[in-house]
Amino acid sequence: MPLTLEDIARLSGVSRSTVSRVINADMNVKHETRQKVQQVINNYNFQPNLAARGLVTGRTNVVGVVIPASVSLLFTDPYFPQLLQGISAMCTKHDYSVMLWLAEPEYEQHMITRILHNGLVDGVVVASIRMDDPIIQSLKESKMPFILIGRHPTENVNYLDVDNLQSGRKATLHLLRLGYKRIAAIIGLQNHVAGYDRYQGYLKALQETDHPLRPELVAEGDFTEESGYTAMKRLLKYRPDAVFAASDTMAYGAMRALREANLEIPKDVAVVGFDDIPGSSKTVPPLTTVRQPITQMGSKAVDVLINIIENGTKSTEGVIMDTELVVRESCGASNMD
Amino acid sequence: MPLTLEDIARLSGVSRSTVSRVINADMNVKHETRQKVQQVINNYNFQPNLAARGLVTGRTNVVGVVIPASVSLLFTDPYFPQLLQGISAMCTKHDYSVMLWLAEPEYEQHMITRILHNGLVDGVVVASIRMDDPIIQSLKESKMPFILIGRHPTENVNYLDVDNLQSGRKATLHLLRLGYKRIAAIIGLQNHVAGYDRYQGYLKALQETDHPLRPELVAEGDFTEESGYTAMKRLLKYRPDAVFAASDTMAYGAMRALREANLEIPKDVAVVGFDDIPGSSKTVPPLTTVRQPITQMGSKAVDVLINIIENGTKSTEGVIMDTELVVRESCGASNMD
DNA sequence: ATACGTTTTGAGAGCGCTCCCATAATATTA
DNA sequence: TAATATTATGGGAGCGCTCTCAAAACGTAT
Repeated sequence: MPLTLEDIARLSGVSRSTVSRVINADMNVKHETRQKVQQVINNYNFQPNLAARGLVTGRTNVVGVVIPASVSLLFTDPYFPQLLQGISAMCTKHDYSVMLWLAEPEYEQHMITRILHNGLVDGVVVASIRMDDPIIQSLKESKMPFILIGRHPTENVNYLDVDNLQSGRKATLHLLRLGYKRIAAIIGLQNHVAGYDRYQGYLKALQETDHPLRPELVAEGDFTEESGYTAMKRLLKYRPDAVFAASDTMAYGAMRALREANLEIPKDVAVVGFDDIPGSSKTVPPLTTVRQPITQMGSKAVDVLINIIENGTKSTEGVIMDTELVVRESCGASNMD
Repeated sequence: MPLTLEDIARLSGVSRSTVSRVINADMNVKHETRQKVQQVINNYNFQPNLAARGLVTGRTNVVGVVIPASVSLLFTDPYFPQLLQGISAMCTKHDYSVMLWLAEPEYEQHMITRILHNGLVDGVVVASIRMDDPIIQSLKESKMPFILIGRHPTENVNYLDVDNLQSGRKATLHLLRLGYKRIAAIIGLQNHVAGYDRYQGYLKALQETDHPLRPELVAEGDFTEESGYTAMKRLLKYRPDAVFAASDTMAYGAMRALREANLEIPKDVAVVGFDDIPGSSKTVPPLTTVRQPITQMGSKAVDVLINIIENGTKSTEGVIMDTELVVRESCGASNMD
């Protein structure tokens, strides 16, 4: 039903090859011919069949985005939508399309195999994986270009991340400088690099300032609001005067627990989060947090990936993006540098 | 680099055709032969090239998902991620992949043309569009199977929706029965069908119970938290004793405004929302709201779409899914039917 | 007018698969 | 055993495109 190159060729009185040249902006076409052909293409709203093109070029102009299922629970976290927005925008800009896979754990391996071998995508962006995720190995073994969002401890892997350790340290130091003494931490999953690194940053800050680590002031969550709430409840009996949460969503949960315990933020307990998702400027009180350039990370990842795909660029290895401590009211300091 | 049918054929001592039969589960293959071939396929992790297959079959096993840009601001609303999750799950189940387009307004028309003509997808799910969105027309003119999430006033369009009018009515009646007299409404964008219908439901409830419509108690938002906040501020001076918000996100904004005005929920002002997004059971107080089966809607939409694609099923027209009034504390009634 | 370079165009092959049809192998019946 | 029906397999064409290579058209200098 749809038109083919051959149809357009007939309609404009040239050969299939010439039409192909026009479509692919080949310069060896007489200006006049090009115009004539382009006219017909426009008239008929012609679009070349990408499957056919892909078959011969071996390229599809499609980027795969894999969000492992372990995380898709977290889909309630605005982090992923924002990331997706950045990814999508940059793809559109480069004339690529986005193929999305929310990998359910049971199907994950099977899905990966398919993605890698069925020629549907030119490259893959993998978001926020566990350290031990088998997908990395599969990806490395295949020749598929890929980039991870979130650093990975393996060698020879392209990734893009923020410096979670420094950022966690920065947030904790901020609380320390404000004079808080019993700073609790609601840490993220420790098999996630981000969760791990942020915790390390917390530890480093304590150590640098000669504060002892009090294990009872550390509770692990899984990045959900609920887990932040539960963690805070647990921490409460050890009377922290501040808490650093490894994600804004968990910070929200912590604030809820504090409110329920009739503790005032920041007077009784100060709170600092991580991410700066859209809601965080509107919590009561507004949340002090570490801002990650989430959307930009999505865009940048695609940028790097497409560069690898098109120019065969090797090992960008790690790209680290800057974070910023956004000081609002929940930490009890209306201004700091 | 990747293997082809021909390779597998050689490796297992049969012809290309037979391998194809094995892969496509054609029953005319001797059991023994099938096993032999399957073995080789498994060994080499072979996946047939989908572009090549698509070229000949005319089908890609890919479903497009279009989320118009006007809405992608709303991507901070968990509605879309949830929807996407439902869509993705059902696609995986049917062995389809998902191609995601977050349509930026400038590119929208251009993007649509491409989607429709370049043979990348077999069908399209369009989420939450404006009534006057030109995409509908383009879609109807093409032969591409598609389904809208959210009813559309046009004829001959497949869609899937909840009964927003009845649901809005139900929510408003609930407040009415609890004895509230000055029920305000924070309504959604009126060029969105959902926003429009929910408002009509509110109006109907008032009318049925012989309550006058007080125009000053109605304020329009755009489904964002911020707009709910602003709307509530505006409404406050007319002293409502309850408010029906056309989305939970706007209800959150309204609650924030109420809190700032030192009004107690539900004692001073009761609040009812719409959507029942994950956070709504954890607001303070927990939000009474109309639950939409968001994830299921995504799944169902894909189900219907694939049915159209594969069986050429005509006009399902509208599929309406049930909503449920979830009574929590923000309306001042801990129990109602 | 002839020869040469340069730009512009067309024809053919082939990407990896499915599908149709013909042939080969096997089973069934006379 | 021959004839027929049935099942299993192979070969060829072709999906719509790109890419290489050869031919045509044009320009310019001899």
